[in-house]
Amino acid sequence: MTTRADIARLAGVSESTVSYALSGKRPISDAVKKRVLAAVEQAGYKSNYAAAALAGGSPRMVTMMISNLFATPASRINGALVDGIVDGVRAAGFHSVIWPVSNDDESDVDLLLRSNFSGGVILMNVKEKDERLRLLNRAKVPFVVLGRTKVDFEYNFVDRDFQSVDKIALTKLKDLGHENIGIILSDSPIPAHLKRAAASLKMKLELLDVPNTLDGGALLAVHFKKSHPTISGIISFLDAATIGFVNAAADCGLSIPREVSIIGVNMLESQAESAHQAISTVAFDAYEMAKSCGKMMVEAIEAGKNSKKKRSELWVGDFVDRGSTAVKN
Amino acid sequence: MTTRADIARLAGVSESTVSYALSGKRPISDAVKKRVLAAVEQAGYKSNYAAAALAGGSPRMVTMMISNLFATPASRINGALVDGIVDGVRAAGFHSVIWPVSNDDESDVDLLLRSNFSGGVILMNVKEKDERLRLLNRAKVPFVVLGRTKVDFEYNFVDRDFQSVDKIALTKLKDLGHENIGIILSDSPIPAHLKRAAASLKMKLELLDVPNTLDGGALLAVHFKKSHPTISGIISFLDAATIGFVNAAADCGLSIPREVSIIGVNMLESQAESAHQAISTVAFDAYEMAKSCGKMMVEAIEAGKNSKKKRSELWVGDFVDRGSTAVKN
DNA sequence: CTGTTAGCGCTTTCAG
DNA sequence: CTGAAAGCGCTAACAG
Repeated sequence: MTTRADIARLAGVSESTVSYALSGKRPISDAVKKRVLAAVEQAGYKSNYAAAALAGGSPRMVTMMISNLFATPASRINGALVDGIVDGVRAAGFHSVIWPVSNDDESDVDLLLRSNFSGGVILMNVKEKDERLRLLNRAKVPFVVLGRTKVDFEYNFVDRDFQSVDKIALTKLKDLGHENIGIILSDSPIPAHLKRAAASLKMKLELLDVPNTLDGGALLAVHFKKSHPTISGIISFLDAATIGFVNAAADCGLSIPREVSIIGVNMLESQAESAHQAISTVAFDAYEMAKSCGKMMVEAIEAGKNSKKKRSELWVGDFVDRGSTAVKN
Repeated sequence: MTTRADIARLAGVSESTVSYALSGKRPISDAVKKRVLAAVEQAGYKSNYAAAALAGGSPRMVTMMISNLFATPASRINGALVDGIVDGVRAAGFHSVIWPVSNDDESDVDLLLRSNFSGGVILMNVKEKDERLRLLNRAKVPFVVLGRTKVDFEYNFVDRDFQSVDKIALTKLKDLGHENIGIILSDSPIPAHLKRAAASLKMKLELLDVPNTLDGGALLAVHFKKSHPTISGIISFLDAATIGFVNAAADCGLSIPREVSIIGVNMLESQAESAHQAISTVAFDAYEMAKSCGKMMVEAIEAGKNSKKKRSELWVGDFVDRGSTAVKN
């Protein structure tokens, strides 16, 4: 095991100079720095993470907790999100790992907190009611949620601004002349803010409640023209169902987008793109959002106990037309 | 931050006693242990991972590197494997995390090694030619591969014993009276060891080369009776294609398993089970295998530089008949 | 710009 | 069975 003492000897400088040459936390002459780096290279020196963490106060490491990491074949973890976090966090000289959670019961969080090797945790895919938030908060570990959920205290988060996104979609359809809009959703009512927006735009919304599966969407397509003759625009919150709908449409004598224009508001850009050219989206850059989340995490760690103030960040997307929204005349 | 010094004071014992009471590495009277644990509870004490790692030699932590972690929608990471490793490693008092790798280029490994916060690494989903192995080996970080690949040095690994598995399947079919066997594979020839086994059992093998998709399998079913009239047993190395085949069989006037018995050798038990009752398997317990891999990892870390001897472990499965292999008469 | 030094919190001898 | 004390390798004052 080579330590920074060995490097110091090799380079003929003091130990702290080695540290500073490596961290850049104080000015070092180029000559010395070069000698140090050469010595590091020659000795194959690797910094000891544990020692740095111990001396430095808090470990320079963030942990991602992704719920349902391995649930069912196509787990919904998104590579872009993880990549973004990794990069955002790395930019600050931190590392990031994924904490493997099978069942997201409390013992997983508990173990993480008890082990205490992580400077902060990023919670992803939070559910409506997520006990982990409460635990994290009580343990006073810095944490950021990528997404949001309902709890009775303030916390750091980064999330899409769904309300604005929805409104953009609605407004776009209005501009194109559509007034009767179908809302593809699964097992839930039309969001209040959408209703409000529709009212003020004098548009009519109709709930299209289908299971979020290819078949669910396909089934909707079959009877669509008969059961919803007036609908000419659709805002969809579902990915699979929408793709199923679009795929089946032609066979059902339904022309997209000539007869119906669809805007997806809850799918990733890449998903819509690869899935079907007929789905426009209010796109946003998941990678960039996650990266910003990583940065926020590091800030929260470095702020430490000093500032208690919580931060939050909302991301709005831009409308992306793939030539698949038709004017209603 | 409460430290073990606080606990010592609270419990009225020395610092080392607290450590030993917690680790159990030396006998402590019940009375003292109780006092210590009570103090820990009361103060909400959490051990400092970094300090423990620093003082204890190597960090009690293993890192999983899963290549293609986020490749394409249905990433092939298997929950059972990760769960098994986590549990196997945890049993030894170690923790485990997943190192997020997007593109498995060298920089990912390099970063991991340079950061040096992990006592050992488990490589999963290794590819035919995997540079990471070489890097790990050169860096002298203890590592275990879950799977195998080709390199010019010895290393620790845990893997299925495919040859034995294949032979079990073949022998089973022989016992049932089948002599003409189809081998479902994608884009590759029949393995040599299978050919040899078949020869010694006086069985005939025929390659059924199809893409590993539901459609691929279905297509095979369509012409099956005409193009392969003599085949009465099948050994399949593919999952999706086999399921497609079985699903389509009835419609094609092919009765499974009355006319053809199928044994899957490359699918997880759960997969075959949920997919179709008509597929028998040579089953193996992925979870247990991975757990054993986790244990091996910890052993390797603890062995440290002492013993250089490599270990390896091969797992064989058992034949599982779901009442779906028919005797050929 | 560079060197000295006091810890960070824990594990582990070495002494009872 | 329990205590005292010496580090693990690094960071961050404090002193030039």
